[in-house]
Amino acid sequence: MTRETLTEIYGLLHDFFGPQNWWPGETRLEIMVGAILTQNTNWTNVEKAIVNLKSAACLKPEALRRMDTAQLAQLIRPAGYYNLKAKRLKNLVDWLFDDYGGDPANLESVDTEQLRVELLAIKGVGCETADSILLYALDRPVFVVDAYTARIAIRHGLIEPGADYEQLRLLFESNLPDDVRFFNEYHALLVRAGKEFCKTKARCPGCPLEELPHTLDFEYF
DNA sequence: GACCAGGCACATC
DNA sequence: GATGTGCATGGT
Repeated sequence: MTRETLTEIYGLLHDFFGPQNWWPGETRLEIMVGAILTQNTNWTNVEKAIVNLKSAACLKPEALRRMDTAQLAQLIRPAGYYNLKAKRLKNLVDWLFDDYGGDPANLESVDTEQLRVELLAIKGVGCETADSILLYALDRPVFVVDAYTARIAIRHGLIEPGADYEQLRLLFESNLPDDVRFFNEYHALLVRAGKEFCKTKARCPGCPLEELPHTLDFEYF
């Protein structure tokens, strides 16, 4: 049942919204940087910060490595939490240089589980950021869970309220084909649907998922 | 002017 | 282990 419902949800969202073409970003590094910058922040603000980094020719490992944290913070200011995120970006870049010669290409040969452990050990990289990097920057078949994913899975009876990150990730990974392109599109569609429809209201009129069986009709978050 | 956005670490109980 | 709080800009 779960498997069928997950597949049905994908179909409904894909028919309604069309392909989302995530993740915007020209290089692996840009996607990794974006994953940090978008923490609890609207993507339009992240784009401004990325434009600033590119304009300053600073969206490169060596440049990020050299730059001092205060200077980096000013460039990423539009993304919010800029002092915090500047440190987090430095932590990420330090790891890249300390363990992989500063070249994201060197991550390609590393086992996915090992990479996940290493990413999570970086201060400022939590589950969602680590998995976003694995899926979108490094093409690993990892399902990214975010606040919308949780809301939608709970609202449609796929998991109990209070489920943690790992439970949600396994819900999707164990019931869907192990496919990078599919995971990429599915997560993007969940975020799109969440933004437009999945508010903390009893019903979400217009949402393509509204008429699914098991849809909760009370406020629970 | 309130509220939200593609989280995370840390303090406190 | 659960819950609360700081971090901050820009759009609605």
